[in-house]
Amino acid sequence: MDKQKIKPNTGQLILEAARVVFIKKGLEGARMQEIADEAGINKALLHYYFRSKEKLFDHIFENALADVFEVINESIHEDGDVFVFIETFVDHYLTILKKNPFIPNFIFNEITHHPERIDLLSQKFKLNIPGFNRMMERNIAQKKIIPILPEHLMIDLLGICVFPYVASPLLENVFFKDHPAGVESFLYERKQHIINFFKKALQPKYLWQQKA
Amino acid sequence: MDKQKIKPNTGQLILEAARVVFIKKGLEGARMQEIADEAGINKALLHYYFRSKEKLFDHIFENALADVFEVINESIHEDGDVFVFIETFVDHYLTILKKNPFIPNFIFNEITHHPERIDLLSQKFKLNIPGFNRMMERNIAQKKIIPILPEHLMIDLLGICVFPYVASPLLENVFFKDHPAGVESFLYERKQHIINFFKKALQPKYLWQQKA
DNA sequence: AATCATTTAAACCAACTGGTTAAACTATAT
DNA sequence: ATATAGTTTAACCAGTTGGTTTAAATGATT
Repeated sequence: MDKQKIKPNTGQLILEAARVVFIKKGLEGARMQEIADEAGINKALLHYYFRSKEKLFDHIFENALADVFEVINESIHEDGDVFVFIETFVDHYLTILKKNPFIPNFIFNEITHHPERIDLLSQKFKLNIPGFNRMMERNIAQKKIIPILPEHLMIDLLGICVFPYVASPLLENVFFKDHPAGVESFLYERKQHIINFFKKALQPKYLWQQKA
Repeated sequence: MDKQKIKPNTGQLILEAARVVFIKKGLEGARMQEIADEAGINKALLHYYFRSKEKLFDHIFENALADVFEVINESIHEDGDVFVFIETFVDHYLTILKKNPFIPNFIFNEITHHPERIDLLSQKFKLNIPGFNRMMERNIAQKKIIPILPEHLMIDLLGICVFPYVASPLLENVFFKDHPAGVESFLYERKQHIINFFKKALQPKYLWQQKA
């Protein structure tokens, strides 16, 4: 029943603590003692569960990357509609970002600091780029959207969704210094803004040529 | 004449070396010995010029932030046209990003790792947000573009320009793994894509209602 | 020649870090 | 009851790091 509350899985407890600390401070900035404190245990037990800092870090990092990749892949349907893709992508991606605002920064940072990992990781986790490309080709051929390189659209989407979170400490101070409450409503509105923005930018010309 | 080549300004030499190392490894990851090596001097001399790692880091970081802010502010003209703003902003910003691809990641990372600095920094460096807002209001009132929150546009622009560089190690492996040359042509095309993309997204409706 | 700032070399230091060890305690299950 | 896995405490270790020190060399200035 409530055994989990009385005696929580220590391994899981450590992973969650490590997640918090690694994401806040990065690999070099994090301290094993701090992770132990965050987990409410001591250093010896920490090493009893995870032999080294690197092993622990790998767990956290790979999980973080897998989560992001999963959300992206889930919204790709080879035979689907572009606008449906955009809506589900933005919806799901902003949802996971709201829950884990610092994950992208964490990933980008560790990957630029330790690019050696990339090759190994890109074997383990794969984005369904071929499927995405085929969806784009078909939708463009069907004149549902104007011609555009699939890479551009994907990167536009990622950039526009992710940026407010990657730069959030700066944004809050630069844009919403005088009205700190504004940042919440801003992020709330943002989903609809992004969807509208992309719809209008991708809208084929014949649509409004026909209408008039 | 050529005294500078024979005896370069050591302080400047150190700052450039520190820039390289700090941007590559971050504050915690960088080693004073590595900076000394990069500058071709020894550690004692390094501390002779800059008393501590923190002082040295502050120099680098504040300069990096100032450069970015300067580019943004230069493209803001309170009484200018939105589309001119977009074009000059994208042009200038992509140019400085091409020269210093890792600066944004560096800034975002250090600011999330050490948020205490922000207050001090935001006093020193200010974006001309009021001017930008007024430009937006006027252009919207003149129906040059559809209504849009200025914050959204600014963040859209920043995100779309910056993302390919912040995520570059990942992008190269995910999108351009099979054709590594593609990343260059992609970044080359990208400027025009971004400008077209924003023009179309912001285009007021009456423009194409009139045309037909 | 003599003063002064710059630069090197090498040893040194205190603090911190990841990681280990050993002894003892606790709870649970057999 | 006894074995077992989980957990604590606290001391310990070796390596690294930022930073200092001292003495000697190298210039440039005057």
